[in-house]
Amino acid sequence: MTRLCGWIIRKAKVGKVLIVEICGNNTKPYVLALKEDRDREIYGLVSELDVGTAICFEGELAPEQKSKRGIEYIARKIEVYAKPIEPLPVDISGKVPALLDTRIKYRWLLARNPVEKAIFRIRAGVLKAAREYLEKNGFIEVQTPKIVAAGAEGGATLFKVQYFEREAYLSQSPQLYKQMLISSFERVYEITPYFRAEKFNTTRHLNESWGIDVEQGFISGVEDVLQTAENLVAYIVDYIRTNYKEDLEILGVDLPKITPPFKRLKFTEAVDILRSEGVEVSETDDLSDAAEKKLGEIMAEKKHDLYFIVGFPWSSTGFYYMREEDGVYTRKFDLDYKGLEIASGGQREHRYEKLIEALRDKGLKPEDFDFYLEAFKYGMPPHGGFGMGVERLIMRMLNLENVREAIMFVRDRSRLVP
RNA sequence: GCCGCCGUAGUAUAGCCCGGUUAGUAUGCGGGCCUGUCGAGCCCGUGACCCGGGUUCAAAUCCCGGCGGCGGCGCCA
Repeated sequence: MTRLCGWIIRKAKVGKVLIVEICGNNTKPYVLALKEDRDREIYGLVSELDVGTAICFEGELAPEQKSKRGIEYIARKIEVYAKPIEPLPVDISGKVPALLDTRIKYRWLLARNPVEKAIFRIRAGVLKAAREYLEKNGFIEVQTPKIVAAGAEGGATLFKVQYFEREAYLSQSPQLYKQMLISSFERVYEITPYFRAEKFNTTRHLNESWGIDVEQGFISGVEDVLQTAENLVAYIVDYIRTNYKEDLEILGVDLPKITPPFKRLKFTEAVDILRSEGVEVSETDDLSDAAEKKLGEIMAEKKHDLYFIVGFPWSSTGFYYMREEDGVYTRKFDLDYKGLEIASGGQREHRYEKLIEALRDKGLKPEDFDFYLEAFKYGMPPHGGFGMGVERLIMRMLNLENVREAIMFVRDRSRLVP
């Protein structure tokens, strides 16, 4: 006898049989096939219940498994916990499509549907796999502040918050903090939200998103970081492939195995490739989204779903990336998955004097970064790392059309509730 | 910040261009039928034109404003 709980997601009466599907945390629903003469009491009770009712039942696996959608049980006892006050505002069974806006509004409810739930089960699996891989490889999980004094990384626009009598910001990236920790930990990682105040309105941006942020010290070059990034992604994909087969099946996703090493494409090569395809690209700026997308198509033809773009020009990066001797290129890289940037990182400048120089070259005031620079005075080893966008990774793994589908509660240009 | 598209029952849509019947369909919901359905099926019922103003004999339809949504560019991960 097991006790199983969930919500009625579907009820069908066919002839003398009442078929009820109940879905809890599981992928496949529990199915009860009730007959009036056989299960009189339970049949009477359940036939009065609406879709949406929260119930538990005690029972055992049915000897006959006729359902194509779920696992059949013989129920001995039913406990009713809550009935819906009104019919559900969205179709949980997946029969009637809802617009993205409606789906986002009722995501927490829609997740009763195994298809919708699969995305979030897999999301949990992605983070679990990431932790597992990183722990196995000697990374220690850390937490850095989300309320910060300055943006530091430049670029992205920040959300202001009132911090008592001072002005503060929501952290756009743990970048500088995790680097500081390389003065006392060999390897760290953090699973963290990123807050970005840009007013974007695209299928691939969120104002609150999550990242897997990694930083490792004592590296011999950027190659060490590239390997961590590609092995991490490969581990995650493999983990999902083996542990979430049913969820992938329900989503209709064919997630191919990924084998490192990924192609390393030099930034200059990417520029050449794009130009030979007639795409206008600058040699000194980061690639535009359109160029990245086009490059993704070109790489897909060569069977590269995932590839690094390495050696970005100094003119396009943050001050903290290590510059090559030529002073023009850096050890910054992007990791692209089917034409979408899912991670970005590189080797950092760990030499104090060079960092001061870099700040000045970028037109920044070294004194504004005192708290950060301090960390580079007392034996900072060569190090590097990256930040990987969780929603973007999931979006690409599951072929979701909009990044908003990869997160339960969306924070974007117009959404602050739920 | 710029540009484009869209707002019709709980949900998803047709009708809008070219103003004029009872605003159609699917699904949901209520009811009936049905040999365990797999987005079951059949029958009956229920329920909607985002808000404000304007044009007109007449506005879901045309015009203006507002609010809301979707997407692209810029910027950004």
